[in-house]
Amino acid sequence: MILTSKFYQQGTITAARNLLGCYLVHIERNGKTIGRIVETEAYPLTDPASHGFKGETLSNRVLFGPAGHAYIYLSYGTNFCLNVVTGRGRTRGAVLIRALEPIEGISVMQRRRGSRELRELASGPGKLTQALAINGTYNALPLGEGRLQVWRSDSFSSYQEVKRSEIIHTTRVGLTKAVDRPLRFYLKGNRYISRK
DNA sequence: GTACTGATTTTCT
DNA sequence: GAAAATCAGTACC
Repeated sequence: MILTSKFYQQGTITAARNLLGCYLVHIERNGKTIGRIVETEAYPLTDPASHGFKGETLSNRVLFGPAGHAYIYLSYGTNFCLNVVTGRGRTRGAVLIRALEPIEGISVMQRRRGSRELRELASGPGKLTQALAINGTYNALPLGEGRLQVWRSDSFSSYQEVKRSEIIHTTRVGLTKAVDRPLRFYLKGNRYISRK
């Protein structure tokens, strides 16, 4: 089943955990590219590292809109990063999708990434947007029945329920603020995470 | 295999 | 003018 706004309205940190094992699907002209989410990070609005921490501006306004929409920003002038707006009230924030295990459309991803190595296709927030061809024009797009979807489903042969004991939580990657908060989540032992 | 560095551009000060 | 939720390339072990 496709995740709906009900799912995204749960607290940001819980949503970051529960997105692990779900499938990110990009519907494209000639098919689909699909990856299984294996790494996420939570950015509650109340966190100094959140882009919305200092309040609403033109560039971050999606973070203050409905849960379940995509928030996309350009990192270091070179890489698009995909977030999902989550939570409500005091739990509002966004979840950064940091890494995918390639599932479908692998040859397309290989061409876009200029690599045949499966581990090089989507093992990082900038890599996965390149592999799935997601860019700034997707900012504010509602996830759901449209071009971008997230599934939690046994219709995928690789699907398995993620147990709490199989999730590692650590500090987030690459930050200069709030570096000590353990808000990064990834699947234990997975080959496709961005780093150990 | 790990460690370090430059690229690149948007955003806010 | 500086900072930034990254990546690819290079150097070295």
